[in-house]
Amino acid sequence: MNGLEGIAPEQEQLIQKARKRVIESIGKNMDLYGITLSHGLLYGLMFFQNKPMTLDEMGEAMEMSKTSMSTGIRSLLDLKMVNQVWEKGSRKDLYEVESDWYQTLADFFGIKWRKALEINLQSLRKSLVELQDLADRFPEDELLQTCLLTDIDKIKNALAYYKWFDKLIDSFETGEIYQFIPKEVPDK
Amino acid sequence: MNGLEGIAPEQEQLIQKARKRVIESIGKNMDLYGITLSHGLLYGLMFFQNKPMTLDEMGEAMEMSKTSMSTGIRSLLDLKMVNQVWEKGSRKDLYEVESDWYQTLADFFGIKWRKALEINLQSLRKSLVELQDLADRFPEDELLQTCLLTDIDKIKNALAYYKWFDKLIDSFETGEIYQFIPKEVPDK
DNA sequence: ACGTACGTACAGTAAAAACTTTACGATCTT
DNA sequence: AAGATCGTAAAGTTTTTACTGTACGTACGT
Repeated sequence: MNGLEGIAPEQEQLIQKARKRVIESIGKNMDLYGITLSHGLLYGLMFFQNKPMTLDEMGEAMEMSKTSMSTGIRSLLDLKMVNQVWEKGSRKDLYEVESDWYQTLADFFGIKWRKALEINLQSLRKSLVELQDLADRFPEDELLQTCLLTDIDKIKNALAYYKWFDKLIDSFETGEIYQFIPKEVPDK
Repeated sequence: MNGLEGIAPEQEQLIQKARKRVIESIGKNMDLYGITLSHGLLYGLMFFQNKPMTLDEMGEAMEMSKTSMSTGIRSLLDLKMVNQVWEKGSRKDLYEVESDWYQTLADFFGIKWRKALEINLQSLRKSLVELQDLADRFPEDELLQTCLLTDIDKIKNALAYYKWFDKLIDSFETGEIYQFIPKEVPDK
């Protein structure tokens, strides 16, 4: 079940070859999203599938265990790169790739980068308060003040950067970024 | 040598604690850049250092082998997150963090994401040509045409997305993005 | 209610990555 | 030129990650 049923074997092979090139290319580069190669290939496989897939179908196509498919799908779901869909009459879970890649990118930043950003912000703020506190307690200690100032300065710079970064991610989520760089229209 | 020489031990400890919190937070989240935890911690360490560091100093501070520092620095150099600096009279290599985080982010996209983008583009274009070629050779085969069209459509959509993404990265490298989202000014 | 099918938790294993030790070539000092 | 110092390549070890097979809880069909 690859959506090519009924095609002459010779032609099907050509299509498969063309697909495989894209699948492997995309799959390999998905490490940028923190996705392993095999899960990236799974994504690539599903990308060319025109129907939602079940875990069993994936396992057969990937020649891997169903368990692996389960974990792979889960990490793809976490990033909203695939969606679960429902079809009446099917007991099995069905999944398909999110076809809107702009949305996928926005989700990725919203999920992963925003979380990292918030964790870092929290640490930076807490440490900033502590250092400022220490500075306030020994206003006459020149050496201490100098040392503290450089640390505080770095933290403030980092905070400013993260504030900017936060706004950038916002623009992805709201879609304002597309006013700055409009979505491209596909050929023909 | 942590830039805190001469500070009262009690106060130094407080500063170290504040630094450590930030270092660990940043270090952990550097996996988004494809940097391992220990190399991320190395980056964090260097972030608070006010002087360029040698591999030996890093090894001592991190309690790790010099070889590890060497490889860590290399991956940070690849992403331009640290810079090599020269001081006359020193035989040892010296490194310091790139303090401009906006630049660091732009470099990251320019180096990693752009490369992935180009690889994918190449695969997509090649497969597109092959599929269009196949379509041209059997214009009367309805079933084949339908199948090919869906694949070709997907590829064209992907190409459009990557075209947009390319422009986005451009805007980081040229700095135009800051016209859309201005850099933030640090407090005080 | 019982049997069956499904997804996943869990434990074990195989593969990969991270880290250290050792060794070596290059460069500088004397 | 000999000796010392530096960075890293290479090999070996340890730790982590990826994957599989089994087992279990849940839900559905009869």
